[in-house]
Amino acid sequence: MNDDSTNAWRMPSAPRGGSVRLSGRFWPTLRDAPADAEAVSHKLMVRAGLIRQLASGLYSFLPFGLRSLQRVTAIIREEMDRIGAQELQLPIMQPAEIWEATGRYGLDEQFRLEDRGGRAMVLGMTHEEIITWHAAREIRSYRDLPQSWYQFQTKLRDEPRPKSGILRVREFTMKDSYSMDTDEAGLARSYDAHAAAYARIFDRCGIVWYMVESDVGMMGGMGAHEFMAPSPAGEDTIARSPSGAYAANIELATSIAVEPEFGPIPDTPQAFDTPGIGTIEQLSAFTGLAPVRLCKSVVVVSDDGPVMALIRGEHTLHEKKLSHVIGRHRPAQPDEIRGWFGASPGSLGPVGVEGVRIVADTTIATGHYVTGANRDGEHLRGVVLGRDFVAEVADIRNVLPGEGCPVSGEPLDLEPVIEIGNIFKLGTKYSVPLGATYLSADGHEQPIIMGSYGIGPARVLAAAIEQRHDEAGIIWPKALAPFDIHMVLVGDATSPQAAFADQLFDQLSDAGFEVLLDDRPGTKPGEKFVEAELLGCPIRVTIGKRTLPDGPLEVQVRSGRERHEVPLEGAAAAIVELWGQLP
RNA sequence: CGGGACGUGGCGCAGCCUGGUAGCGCACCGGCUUUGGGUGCCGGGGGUCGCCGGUUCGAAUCCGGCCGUCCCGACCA
Repeated sequence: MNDDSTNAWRMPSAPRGGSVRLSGRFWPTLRDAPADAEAVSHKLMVRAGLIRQLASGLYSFLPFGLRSLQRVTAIIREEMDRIGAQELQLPIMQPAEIWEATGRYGLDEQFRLEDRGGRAMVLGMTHEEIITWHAAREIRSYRDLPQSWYQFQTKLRDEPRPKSGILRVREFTMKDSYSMDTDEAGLARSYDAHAAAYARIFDRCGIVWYMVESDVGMMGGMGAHEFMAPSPAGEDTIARSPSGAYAANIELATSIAVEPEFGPIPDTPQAFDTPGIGTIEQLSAFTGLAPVRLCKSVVVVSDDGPVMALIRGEHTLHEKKLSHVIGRHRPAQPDEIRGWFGASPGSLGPVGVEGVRIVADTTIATGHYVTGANRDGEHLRGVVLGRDFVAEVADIRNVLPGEGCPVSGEPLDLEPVIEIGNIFKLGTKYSVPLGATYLSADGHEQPIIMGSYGIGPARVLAAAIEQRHDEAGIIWPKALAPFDIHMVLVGDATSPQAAFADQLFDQLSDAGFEVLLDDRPGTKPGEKFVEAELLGCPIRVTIGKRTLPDGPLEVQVRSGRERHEVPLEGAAAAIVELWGQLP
């Protein structure tokens, strides 16, 4: 991104918290992280006095943490406004009947309650229903479109398992926006505008991110992308080619799998004894064939009965991909399997199976494989799809690292990531059931074509910390730090250096910086330094007895902890310049 | 929902196995000391040992139930 707001420092247009003298302020830091904190961002945010936990998945933002959160939201707001979206605010508590209209009432994650009159209410986990309800009442004509509306609002989700501090919580603020267009071309424009805004937002936040293809689920297949920040703490995985030609959530990633040397195809499957062989590893060792030459038969139970899924030996079954083919399903129990196939799970195969749906991975469609014979201790070699059995063919395998990129052929990398944003082409999923229609130019009533777009500001902070920290603490990107400059005063309030620090504090503040001046009396210098590094503001300035009367002034850049010495004369200007040079 | 672990002062932990009336470090308060990398010394305050019940003369400790929190997996519009 060449946006000058990324690198050059300038007075932000959004209001910010201003400079602060630390003495008397509320900033509780911790020497040790709580024992139940696991993720780096969780530990550091608690230790650095940014957040505190109230209960599982419920966190309070403390003053300094709130400052960073407000910096993220200010950036998001600027970029949403820039693409012409309008901010509004929708209720958190909502009548259940609106959710009944879209079939989303009663989801496991939904918090439900009743008002005193016994009316069923929900706490909003997202706001598609509500925005569409309003659109249905206010949008009448194609002349009213397109629209993009957004808000920052609390979402409540009864997560089965909150975790990793602020990364997976039950209550959080989301920036959610919704686009309304007359047709798919308009949706594509709104979608692209959001994608571009998101790129600017995450660039300005100074984090590493990818835009990846994501699963549309049952949304109608109109397209969706996720914005992912690479981090070991991430809960999602993406497959990505090194050049960036292709990037997709593992849930829908495809690959060019290895093509093995099959050798001559036998005329007919040949049975052979495999006593005690029940796993791919054992079968590979026993036959001397690599796992790519073997076929795994995995049995699941769908709503319509048992299904046999076939994948190659080196792969694992991707249950989400399979569910796109057969719908909801669960793993079969061993005794169920013996009842249907007459053999144990380790000896199953597709040949001779009748009355059971068979889904084969695309890799199985070529070549011939070793499969189970549906008799314990016996396998078949030379099994060919189409000749020896019939099956539906679909991509149902997990992508493996190193497999070919479907676009460029490069070896794919698999990377854990934190989802920080997503964009969805909803189409008419909500506008039809809620009756959100407009009258077209030729007088026909048409459903509004919608998109929805989310960002989790707190996740952006956590991702930044996951990506940028060292053993001493956080290394904030310039745009997200609670303060730009952290001044450490060594000396008491009556010392000459205190007077000098006051003067510099005012100069830097007047120059547009947000400055934290650590003027706490009776706090040891070492403690101030340690806490400054824990908090991680981009620049630290130390004023002590060494500073006066002739300088130099010590300025430390948090990233890399390199020290600069600047003359007292024109110190503020020198710091402004140093700031401009920081990435 | 399945598996695992933990719950003792604000934070980190010991004590539990082998029951006898609670301890350490940090933090906090007072004093002296120190003043450029969590200073040193002295003296203090603070804990129904998650909750309920049981066993026992006596329970932080043993037994049962419940609650809470974290981790792995499942789930995730």
